[in-house]
Amino acid sequence: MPEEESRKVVLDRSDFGTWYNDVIELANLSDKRYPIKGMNVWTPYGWKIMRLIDSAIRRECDATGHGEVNFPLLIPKTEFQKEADHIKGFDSEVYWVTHGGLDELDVPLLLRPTSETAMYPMFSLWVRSHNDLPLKTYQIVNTFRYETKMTRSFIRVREIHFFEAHTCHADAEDAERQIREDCAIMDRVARDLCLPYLLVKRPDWDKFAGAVYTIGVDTVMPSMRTLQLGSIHQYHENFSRPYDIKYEGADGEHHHVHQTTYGMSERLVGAIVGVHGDDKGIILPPKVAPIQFVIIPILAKGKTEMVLEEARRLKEEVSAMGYRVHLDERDQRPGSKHYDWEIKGVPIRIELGPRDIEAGTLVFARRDLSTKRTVSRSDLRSETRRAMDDIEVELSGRARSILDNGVRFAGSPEEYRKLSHEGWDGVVKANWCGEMGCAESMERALDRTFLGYPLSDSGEVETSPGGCYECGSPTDKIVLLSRSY
RNA sequence: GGGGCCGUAGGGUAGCUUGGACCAUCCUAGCUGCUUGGGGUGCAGUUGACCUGAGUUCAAAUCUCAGCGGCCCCA
Repeated sequence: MPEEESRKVVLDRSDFGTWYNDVIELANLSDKRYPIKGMNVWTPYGWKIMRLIDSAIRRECDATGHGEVNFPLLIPKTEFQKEADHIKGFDSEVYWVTHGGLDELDVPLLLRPTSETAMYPMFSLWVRSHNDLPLKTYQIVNTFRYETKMTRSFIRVREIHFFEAHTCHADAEDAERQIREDCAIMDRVARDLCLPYLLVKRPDWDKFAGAVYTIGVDTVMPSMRTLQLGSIHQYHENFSRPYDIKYEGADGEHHHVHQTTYGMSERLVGAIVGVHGDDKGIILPPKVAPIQFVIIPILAKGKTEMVLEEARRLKEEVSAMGYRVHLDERDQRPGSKHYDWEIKGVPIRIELGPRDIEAGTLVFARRDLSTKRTVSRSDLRSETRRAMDDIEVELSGRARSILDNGVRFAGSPEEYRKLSHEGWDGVVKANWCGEMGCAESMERALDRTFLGYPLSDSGEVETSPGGCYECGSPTDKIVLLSRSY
């Protein structure tokens, strides 16, 4: 029988939706059997990945002078209602707390869908003078949104593990500087996750409730649908006016602060799973892998203790180099363990058996390439570091080609039809004249929605002369349309 | 926003139309023991379920209603 047919677990990435659900269950990242829709249980392995991502975010925020805070989960209805657009945007998806014990509350409380309305009444107390600015804060907490659509682990959930940075600035210019800093933070975090992304300025009708503008950070999944990894919002004085956040300037006058926010969530885990995985399971970027090296001892009769002792020594050595390493001492066949750790995406498997001990070697198996290499025990230090670096390069490269292939320019319906005939089904880049009628026609014809205006690396809105996809009028506006999660 | 399908052990299935006992069944799951060990070792034994609530009935996995949950399609 061919080896493939004896495989016990069958994962098929060509059916991405099913693959995604299966692999999360098999790798044991999250248990979706909790009896509330969209509220899944983080298992130790999945939660560790999330925490490693959080650590990377914390590191960046702390390094850029943000202070970590922690605000209450409950928000009084009266505070929530102060910014009109904001309520409109979230009204249909908040959870309400209406009772305390048996008594109905005078003022209903809501579970934060995001924390603007919890934080800003306090900011108004905290900010008095220009010396208090900029005020840069962030928190990593859970938020709640009553999703009515179908939920999907990490991607669309009702209880969201959420990072949110909130800042206050003296003027628009300093707030703009903050937006650029946010983009730089995004870039460093994404690098650790080996995830390329697009910066996309959202169209006005799709910006965050209460924002002046919103920059979406989107990546492209293998299904060619986009997944939003983060958002960066410029508020100007939209919130500081209703929440009365003012400072006394050097000029002796009172001014409203300018504000920005920046958010990311557990979707980062969804992106890692989706973008890097293969038919054998998930593949974790080394920086966020709970286990970076797994050691599989090959136990032969009579040599069990000898091999185990050597394996434990090896574990100590790798651990002393600062890596997260696990020695799998379970009483199972080696092959069975190999499959296990492959599903869970451990970057490097080290096999150690009697033959290796005799020869002073180790076997390094790479999860991303499915290759094995015999390395000299004396080169352990350089080999481990090299393995980690090489895997990052490989994963980033692959993810980059998914993204590059997933975004194509179509100047006209004819050009789109050609792409479509080739079986391509990704993010369409096109010229648009700016007329709403054309936007609606384009969305209908392409069966995609406006993602927004792509930004260059320097943060400028991309332009390119051409004719509107729909009406042909000359324009230099460029837009992206996608199916998104 | 609208429509449809579905919920039986860790996972997968049968049974439901036409209510009934006796044994549900399979597995890549769990547990015991022995065996084995460089890609899912083999054998034996064993564990474990009818989503929740109300109703109809002598009797409910099966029929009715509601809730919760899951999936799909259309806008």
